[in-house]
Amino acid sequence: MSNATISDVAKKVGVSESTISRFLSGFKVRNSEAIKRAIKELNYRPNIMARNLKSGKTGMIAVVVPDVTNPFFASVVRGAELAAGDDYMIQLISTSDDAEREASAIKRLIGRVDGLIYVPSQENSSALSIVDAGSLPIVFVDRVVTKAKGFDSVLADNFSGGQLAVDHLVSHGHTDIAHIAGPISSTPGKARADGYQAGLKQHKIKLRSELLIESDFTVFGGYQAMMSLLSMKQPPTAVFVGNNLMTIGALKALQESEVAVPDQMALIGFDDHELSDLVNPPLTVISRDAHLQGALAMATLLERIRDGYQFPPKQLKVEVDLVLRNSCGSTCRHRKAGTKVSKSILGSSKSS
Amino acid sequence: MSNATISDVAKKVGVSESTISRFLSGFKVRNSEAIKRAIKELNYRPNIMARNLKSGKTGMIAVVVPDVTNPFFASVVRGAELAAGDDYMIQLISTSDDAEREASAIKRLIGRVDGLIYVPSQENSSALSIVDAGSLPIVFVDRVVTKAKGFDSVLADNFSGGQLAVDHLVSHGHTDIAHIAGPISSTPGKARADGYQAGLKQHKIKLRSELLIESDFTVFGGYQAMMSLLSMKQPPTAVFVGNNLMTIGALKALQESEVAVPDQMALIGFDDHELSDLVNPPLTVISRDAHLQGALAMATLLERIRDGYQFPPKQLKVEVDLVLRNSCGSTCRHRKAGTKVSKSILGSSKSS
DNA sequence: AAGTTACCTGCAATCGTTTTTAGCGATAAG
DNA sequence: CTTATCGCTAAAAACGATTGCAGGTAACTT
Repeated sequence: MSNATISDVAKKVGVSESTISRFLSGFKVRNSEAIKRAIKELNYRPNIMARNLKSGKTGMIAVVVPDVTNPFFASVVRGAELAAGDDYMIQLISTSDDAEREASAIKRLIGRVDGLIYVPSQENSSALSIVDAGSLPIVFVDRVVTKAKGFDSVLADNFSGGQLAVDHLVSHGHTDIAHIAGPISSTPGKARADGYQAGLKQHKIKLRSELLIESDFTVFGGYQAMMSLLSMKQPPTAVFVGNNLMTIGALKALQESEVAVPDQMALIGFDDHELSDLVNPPLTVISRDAHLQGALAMATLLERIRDGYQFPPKQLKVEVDLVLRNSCGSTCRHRKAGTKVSKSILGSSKSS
Repeated sequence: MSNATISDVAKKVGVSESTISRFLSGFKVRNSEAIKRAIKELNYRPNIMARNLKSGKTGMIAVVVPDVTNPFFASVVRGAELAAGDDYMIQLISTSDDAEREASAIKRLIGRVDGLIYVPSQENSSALSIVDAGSLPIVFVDRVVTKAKGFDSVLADNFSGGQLAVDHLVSHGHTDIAHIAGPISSTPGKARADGYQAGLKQHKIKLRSELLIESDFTVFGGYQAMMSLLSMKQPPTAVFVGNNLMTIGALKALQESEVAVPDQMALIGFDDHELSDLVNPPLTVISRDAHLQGALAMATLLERIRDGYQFPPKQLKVEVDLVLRNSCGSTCRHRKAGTKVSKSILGSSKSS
């Protein structure tokens, strides 16, 4: 049996459809008891699609990430979901870093969602031109499409992260410090590399350009980069790796080459993980609150949906932490950096 | 400016709306060139909500998991997404293991999606009664709601997993083997514990009941359980831990207590992870293909949506692997177990 | 009792499509 | 010359809700 409609309910009670509709929207009506009963008996549920058509809203927010399997992105999604509360539901898209797939996905999203939280896989994504018309409120997370001015974004303080990493390594006496960077064309890849260079300069260490390797944010990329560092005539004594996946790759390379960490090579990664203090050796990393980034993105998106573009675009940055463990040698001081942002938006988020 | 409608296009070309509609659905039409032009000029996009209302379909599949932040669930989601292809988009819900939240979420899903892939947080979930009416095709993954007969499900061969784990530990000479289990009320919790007991029996080892600890699939639960094992008068020499999160907790407990793995305590976990061979020591685990589970779920769901319930419910099981590393001592033989299932459903899934 | 107010109701239009029906002109067949 | 067929088209009826408008009833006011 197909579902009951509002008209069935109306007929059963003996009133007009509009009365039922008003009852449902909380207005006061005369036969509310009878209506309640009829609704229950017929197991009536308002047809959401009809409602959406009439209202022009979908109650959906799309979250587009390269890969939900990457713990960082998973946390962003989770944070966004929590911040959405009961007002919006999440439509998830993993683009697999495939630009074409990404563009077509975004195209299909228009009209299907009320807003978009977007971690573009490439900063020169053509996907955006489709949406550029302004039909869809968008908040960028972690990376921004360079062409796209006038959108909100929530980034991490990647620059400070890079500085902090170098700073920490220097404090352990290192001067030959390498950086396995993400694509310099990407927002975080560039910012972290810039921070790295600024950190070196701050300590009056001259950059050996062969120690700044541009990689691709993947496990294999990190592996390759570390391998090439190890094969140098004058290899570095410390490495700052630009994201979580490349750090895994780098560690695999080190392990395979039987290079002891931190004794023969100090290592500092980017982005923390529940397992980071269980790996061998426990990993010192620059970390940031991914949940928070997701939640902030959702919050500004909802604001944007509510108020439109009467306010200028926001550029939020979340702070970055140095979490000390053993992959750089014995521990020393603890520092924070970056703009402070309230975390009150998140509910309790049983991480597990 | 609001969006152009089909009627605007019709007016511009000088034909009726139905002609445009037919053109869009691929029928042969006289002025197709003019229509194409008009569509482009007006930047017309069919209104999806209107289409959905008319067709009674949404093009959405909901995937409900306890927490997308858990790598296993993230992979399930990813697998499902890949298997959906371009036909359906994914609506994601993380329930935070909160039964109430879960019930209300599922309620809100009805009418919003064409089908549901469901990893219930509790097997006695009341959420299901809402949907039991049969309004929504559902495929269970990893866990099944006990009351719910007649639904499709995709599980792992957890029983064999438990057996395999014990088998492996025994082959290393262990006889005092503990199991940190998930909730026995849960499908995988029970099946793995059963497999564990069967494994013991098979090797004629009598079960010391205090070595079978029921925990809750969380990091902290695993931590507590391991702590209590360590504090026994006659502690086990080996432990089989029932899921990924509890394994992390158990490892933390061992590390904190300075118990050497595998020398003082052998350990085997459930579910693999990219970092598993980088932790100290590299972790021997029972693993399964989470992507595959998700993909199979999506495939059977789509089938169900297409063909209805004319075919009896499927109960799929994916095989389980023993992946050998060092947390049980030096390596030995490698075995597989479980029903073989084709993996061809998945596209290439650049795991990263 | 008449006028005012307040409150609730039904009617009908609307949201933007798809789909059914009937029709139209041209060609082919009888 | 009539009729059937073909290929397309316009008009209108859905799909299931929301909402502006006008009207009707009851309750107050004076």
